[in-house]
Amino acid sequence: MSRRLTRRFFQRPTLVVARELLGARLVRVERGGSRTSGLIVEAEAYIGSDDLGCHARAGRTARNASMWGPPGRAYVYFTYGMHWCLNVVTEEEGFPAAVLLRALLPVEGRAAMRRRRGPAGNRDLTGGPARVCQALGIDRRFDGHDLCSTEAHLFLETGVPIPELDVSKSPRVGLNRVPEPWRSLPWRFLVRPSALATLVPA
DNA sequence: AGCACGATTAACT
DNA sequence: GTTAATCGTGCTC
Repeated sequence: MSRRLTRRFFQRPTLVVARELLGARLVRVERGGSRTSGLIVEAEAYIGSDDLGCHARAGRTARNASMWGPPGRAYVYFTYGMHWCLNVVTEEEGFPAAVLLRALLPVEGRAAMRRRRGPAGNRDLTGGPARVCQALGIDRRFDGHDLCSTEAHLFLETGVPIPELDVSKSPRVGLNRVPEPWRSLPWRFLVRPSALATLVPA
């Protein structure tokens, strides 16, 4: 059976959390109880004010305040004038760090995902951080949401363990104007495409 | 008050 | 491969 991921899970080094989130299940529960969920297959680490790729680089602001909060909460930000992206806050409270959830393998609620995704729903349901948020209906209301609360409507569960052989690492996406070494650090974690087929649920 | 830009996506050549 | 969409945010004046 699947278990909820606890605050202790997130209160660890961000690179460890990002790696171990691969294969975990992100769940959105609607009023009425219907579930939308998927297995995490891509995630990126953003670590501290010294990381020039991290939103925390310019210090604490209204927008990024959630990253300084307790681990296990959501940091949801708005970008490009139209997209929301979901992070899970990591490490100790007071240290700004988080894991960006970049892609899921849909498990429950595919119809609801397609509905929320609209006309483009048939193309790529949950590949990309903004698509993940659109498919699960995540927006600003979830910024600061405690993902570890028993009453949470958005949370994480154990899913399928991903062996090290099936994990690939690469530089983070979209940091085009970020200086080295930050731009090239291998802080993006992916489940290899060859392993995705074995994760497909019934 | 004004402005340049972004942890992206979809549509197009 | 290129580019428009679209606006909150943080910085400069």
